[in-house]
Order: sequence, then structure tokens, then C-alpha cells
Amino acid sequence: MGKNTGAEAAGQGQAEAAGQGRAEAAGQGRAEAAGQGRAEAATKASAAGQGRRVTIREVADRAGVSIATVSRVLSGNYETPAATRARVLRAARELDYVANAHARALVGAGRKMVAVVVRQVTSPFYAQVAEGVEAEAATHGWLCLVAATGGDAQRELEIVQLMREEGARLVVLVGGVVEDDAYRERVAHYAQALDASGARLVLCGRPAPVPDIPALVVEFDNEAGAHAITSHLLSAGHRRIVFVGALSGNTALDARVAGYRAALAEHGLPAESAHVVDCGLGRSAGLRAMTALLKESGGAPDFTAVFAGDDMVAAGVLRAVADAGLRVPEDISVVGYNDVPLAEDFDPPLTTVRTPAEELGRAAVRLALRDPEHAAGTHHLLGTHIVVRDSVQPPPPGPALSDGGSPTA
Amino acid sequence: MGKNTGAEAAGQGQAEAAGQGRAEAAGQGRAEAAGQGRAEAATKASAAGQGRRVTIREVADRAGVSIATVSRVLSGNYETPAATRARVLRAARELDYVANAHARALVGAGRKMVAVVVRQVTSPFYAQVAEGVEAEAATHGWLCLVAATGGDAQRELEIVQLMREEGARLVVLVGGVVEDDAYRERVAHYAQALDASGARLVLCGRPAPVPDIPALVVEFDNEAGAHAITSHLLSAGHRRIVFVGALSGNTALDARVAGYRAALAEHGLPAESAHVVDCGLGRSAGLRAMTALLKESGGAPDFTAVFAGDDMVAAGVLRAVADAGLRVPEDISVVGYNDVPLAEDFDPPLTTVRTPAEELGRAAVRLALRDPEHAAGTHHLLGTHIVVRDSVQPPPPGPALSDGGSPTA
DNA sequence: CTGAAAGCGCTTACAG
DNA sequence: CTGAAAGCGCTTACAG
Repeated sequence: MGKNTGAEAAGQGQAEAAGQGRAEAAGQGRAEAAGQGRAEAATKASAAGQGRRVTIREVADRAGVSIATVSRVLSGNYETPAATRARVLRAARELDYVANAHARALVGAGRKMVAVVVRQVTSPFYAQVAEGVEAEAATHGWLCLVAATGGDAQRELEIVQLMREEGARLVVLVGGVVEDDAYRERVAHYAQALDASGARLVLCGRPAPVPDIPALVVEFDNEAGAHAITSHLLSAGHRRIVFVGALSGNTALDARVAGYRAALAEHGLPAESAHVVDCGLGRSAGLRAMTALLKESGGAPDFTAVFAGDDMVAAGVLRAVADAGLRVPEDISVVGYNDVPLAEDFDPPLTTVRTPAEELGRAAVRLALRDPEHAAGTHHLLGTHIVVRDSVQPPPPGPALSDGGSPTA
Repeated sequence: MGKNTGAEAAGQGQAEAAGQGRAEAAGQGRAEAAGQGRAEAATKASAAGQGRRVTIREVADRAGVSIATVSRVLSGNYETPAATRARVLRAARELDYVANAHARALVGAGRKMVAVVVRQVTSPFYAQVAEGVEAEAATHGWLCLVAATGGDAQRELEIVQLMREEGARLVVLVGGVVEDDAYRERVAHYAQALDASGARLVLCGRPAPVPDIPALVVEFDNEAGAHAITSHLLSAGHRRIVFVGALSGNTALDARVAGYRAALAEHGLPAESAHVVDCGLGRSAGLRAMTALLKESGGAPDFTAVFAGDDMVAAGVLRAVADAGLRVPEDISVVGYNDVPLAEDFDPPLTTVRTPAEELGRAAVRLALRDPEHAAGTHHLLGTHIVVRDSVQPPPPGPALSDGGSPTA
């Protein structure tokens, strides 16, 4: 509290001179505008004050030209004599005029706007994708709107509806999903509706739920990434690897599980050696599932490594292992997925699969904007790679290993 | 509004067979609509195909009523005979009509929209605040738009301009800032301009740069939080505490430094005992600064604890300490600020100050929406508290302690 | 070079 | 109960 008074006392001398004086000047500008309009404008102006925006009419009156001229000067699409131009710009500045985007959109092509729909903004992975979309959109001079569904289908539907109403030209749906019939229907509908109005749907980090819908798909090769990290574990000598954090039906997770199983099979391990814990995503899910797993085995786990469905699950797994008095990687190796920004600060630094999330977002926009006609229906796969840190080492000798597969690698 | 048609669209989807079938059916609906419109509509329809949205006119024609009736049925503000109502709804559904938000905004009050402006969405703290704003906005049926400035004043200005154009009724500027004259002027202008058009500006996590501007302020008591965590370090016996991650001129950081200094002074330590490293925020800044600090002291640091400007800086500090072969908290204690989601997963789990970021965002919206007239100009301070984890313990005996203050506490 | 006018897609008094 | 009409604030052919 003392800070405020302190800060103000310190910085306010300057503020007085600059900001405060500015505010007054601006206020005067408005008053002046109201009093100086012509007949018709003046009438409106009297009803002004709070809640009325300055319109092009007022700028025209003040500049002594028609609204057409103001429009032309401000949009900058026409040649205009310097004198007229100056008068208009001056009037606009004095009134602090900003065009009404709605009126403009109604007649023109509308604002170039892209909407990113994520489950939640606080998820580091989604945030990175959103940042990528935004960065790329900004590059092209487009506005980017980020919206969160909270995982609720109804809200997702409302958001897309909203985007259609607002005239978004590009809607990007981000992240893996559980594909049920309702979902397939919904997305097919989005794609069709957006396409019918000349807008575009991009599925980012998830496949097309039905073939031949007018949507662009950009996703990571989850199966390949999972295969690679599982192989990494296998080459370190692990044979009993548990996958914690599956989410049955979810496109991204199912693909990772598939990659995990494929790697196991390729190394000659029987299908039964796969152990998938379907506990879903999130730190707390990982913590809970791993705690249970450790408890079941009564201190002598029958596995030597854990493949966490994503880095947040890995965080929970790490905590559970520590809480059980075990060490990573000495007793149990752990790998994650995504390489979230703080994964290198985990204890120990996490070995994981780097999915260039921001690039995924950028690619979504770039591809959709390039050759719009042809983009729909294409499917792009982005590569990933392993980031080796300190959470993996060869399994310890002991019962866990002995009852695993053949320790040949 | 969209709610009506949206729900209906969903309902219809289920009625239809499956995703794919749905898409086809919808496609037919469009074709049918084009071919079945009346004279004028038919003309337009021929130019249709890609890029044309269905309008209220077409719905009216198909339902055999006037556009006024369609408007009334869809907006749901008027009583309508069931028969008419059914015909209109049916037509709207068949054409998959969504109202043009711009046209609607032009005549009506406009969509209730709040914009959150943050530095970047990938910062966990900002993301949490944004999520709070969004959650609270959703509660009130408002749309929430998240935009990022990347720390660029020009972009911030453009975003606010954009929000004015779009008719946002609430603009929330999030996070501490470096207050220079240009900034003060800018914000005073935003406040005035927004206020003049009946919109509202909320400064969230930063003070008002000039007194008496029409803006609502909601922020944390940074000085109190910093004072508390510094005292925590002092009570553990630390006397040589370095503040790493100051950002001179930044409102939030200056307040934290002030709280740090105040706590030191209250414990009877001389002003010189304060050591502030002005390296700015971010993990890499913390890593770099701490590495340099450790290097300077050649293995025998003249401090026993570090107060990191925020948790990301703390992550960098932790890494630097580990890289130098020292341990936290045995050799050096470290505390952060904000209690970012993964702070408990740091090595060791970080003792820090919990700033309820989501609540800050919620409060911003709640306060702005409640009693709008009176809200402007008020200033709210939210409390914080210390979260004790494992990164602090009494300082080790040795040179660092001996040349500190008197070890009495 | 610049106005007057039409029209974008809606909503809402105003009259039946 | 429901149409015809005015009007929201712009842009853009269309005529000077």
C-alpha cells in the first residue's frame, strides 16, 4: 500500500506534467467538438456525453466535406489533394475518431480475423499453439481472437457460432479430442457452414473426423513421436514400461499409445508387456494414478520406466515417485510428451518429446492463407524429436528387471 | 441471438444420421435454398456459392413472412404464434442461418464483449489472469477476446484502437509495466476515449498512471507480498539476501523491491545490505544473472538467499545454482513470486508468494460490471500469501553468514 | 476531385 | 399479430 503512495509521490511529478495534462486536453477536445458541430450534428451532440461514439458524419462536418470524402481519405484507397486530406485528418484526430468496425464490416469485406479455439488458455501447450497462430496472423495483418471451451461441447458450438456471426474468416480448432458421433457431426457441420460462407476451418493437432470435409488438417505425428521415445527407453534397457495418462478415444493419446505398442512389438516384446493406465491427462491425474500404481506393487514396482501421456502427467508422476521414497531415474525412468517450457526445471529435468507447438499454430495459419481454395482437404504432418535430459537411465538390476522381457538390448 | 439457432443446429445434427450424412444434407439444404428463393433472392443466389452468407431475407422468403417477423422470432423478444414461430425456425434451421453480428451490432447495443490485453499468452501468470477474466465474462454471457502485445507499445495501441472499433465494452490491461511519459499519455488517452464511448478501462495488476482517470484499478499488494516473503527469509536467519530480477520503472517489480527493502530496514539492517540485481524478468535473465553473481564470488557467495522477482526468474536461478555445484536450500535459499502452476515441481519445490491470478481477472470483470458508473476511479487491492515449500532453510554457517548482519533473529 | 445516393443486414418504433 | 419503413455507420459505384 505504502508502495502506491510511494510510487505516486515519486513518479507523479512527471505524470502531472504529461499524462494528467493530456487527459484534460483530450477532454477539452471532446467538448469543443460537441459545441462546434453543424446544425444536425449539434442536435446529436447535445445527447452525447457518455456512450456515444464519434461518427464519420461529425468528422465530415468539422472538416467541411462530405462523408464520402472522409471515408476516402481515411481508408487511403484513393488519391486525395493534400489540403483536403489534411483537413480531414485533423478533424478526425481532434475528435479522436475511430471507424465503427461493424458498419465497415457490413459493407466491406470485413475485418480479417482468425479465431483459435482451445480447451483452456492456461495449458502451456495450447497457449503456445495460440501464440503461434497469433504471431502468424499478426504477420499477415490479421486480428487473432483466442477463445476457450473448457472442454465443453456446447460452449465450443457457441464459440464457432459466434465466429460465424462475427465473420471470422478462419477458425482454428486446437488439440486432440475424443471423437464420438456427436463430435463428428459437429465438426462436419462447422466445416460445411464455414465453407459455405467463404470461411475456413483448420483442425490443428487433431485429424479430420470424417473424410472429405472442407477442412485443413495440421497435426503432429504422435505415433512416430511416441514410437521414438519408447524406443529410447527400450534402448536404455527397459522392458517393463508403463504408459500413464491414456485417454481412450482421444485422437492424440490413442496415437501415442499406438506408437508405444508398436515400438514394444518391434522390439520383440509380447503384446501383454504393454501396460496402459487410462487415467486421463493433467498433473493430478498423473499423481493419483502413479501413487496407486506404486502402492499396488508395495514398494517393488513391476516396471522400470514410465511413459507419461504428456509433461503435466509426468510432473504428477515425478511427484508420486518422490513421495514413495523412490528416485528418478535411479529407480524408475520417466519420460513425458510436449516439452512444455518448464519441463527442464522438473526434478530431474525431463526427457521428453518436443512438439513445436508454436510452429504448429503458425503452420495452421500459413497453410490456410496460402492458396485458400486448394488448402481445404489437405493434411499436413509435423515432425517431432526427442529432447534428452536427466530422467532416463538404464534400469536398476533387480526383480523388476528380471521378470521383464529379455534384457538383451 | 446465436444461442437460438445454435441450439437448433445442434438438435438437427442429432436428428440426421451421422456426421458424413449430415454434411451432405446440409449441402443440399443450401442448394435448395438458392433454387427456391423468390425473384430478388434468386438473382443474388445465382451469384452465391462460396463466400455468401445466408441472410435474414432468405429465411423470410423461405418461411413466407417478412424479415421483421424473422427478426422477432429469432431474437425471442416478442410473443409469436406457435405456427409462425415454427415456420421461421424451420426455415432458419434448413438454411443454417446465423445472424450477421455486424449488422446486429450496428443497430442494437452490440455484442457484450470484453478484451483482455496481455503481454503474451504463454506466460503462466498472464494466462491465468486471462482465464479468470474469461470465466467471469462467460458467467455474465459476455464474449472474451484475448490479445497479446508482445510488450510492444505500438501493438498495444493498435489493439486498443481495434477494440474501440469493434465496440468492446470493457478493456482489461494486464500486468505491471514500465511507466514512462509515453505510457502515461497512452493510458490516459485510452481511458478517456473508452469512457467517451461508454466503454470501460480496467487496469489489472498495475496502478493508475495518473490520478483521476476514468479507469478501474485492481491489483495485488506487491509491496506487502514482498515484505512478507522477505521477512520469511529473515526469520529463517538470512541477512544477506539478493533480489534478482528487478526491472527498474516497472510498477510491479518496483513495489516488490520496495517491500524487500522495507522488510530489511525493519529488521534493523542497513540500507546497504540490500542488493538488487536489475536484470529483468524471465527464466533466461535469472539464469544469466545468477550465473554471473556466482562467478563473481568465486564459489563463496557473499549472500545466503535469493529473492527472485518472479517464479520464472526463480527457475533460472535454481538452474544456475545447480550448475555451479551448489545446493538449494542447503547452500542457498531461493524464493520466487506468483506461485506459477509448476512451481511445486521445481527442484526443490519453490517457496513463493501466491498471487491469485485467476481471481484477479475475475475481480476485474466483476467490479467493472457492477455499478459501472461508480466503478471508474476506484482502486482495489487483492491480498497474497506465502506458500512454504522446500527452497528455504536457515543459512549455512560460514563466511557468508559472518559478514552479513547480526545473526540475532 | 468530390457529392448524393444506394445498399450492406439487421432491429425497432410505427401503423395497421 | 405482422408489414413497410426508417435508420444504424459505413463504402463504393455513379455522376458531376
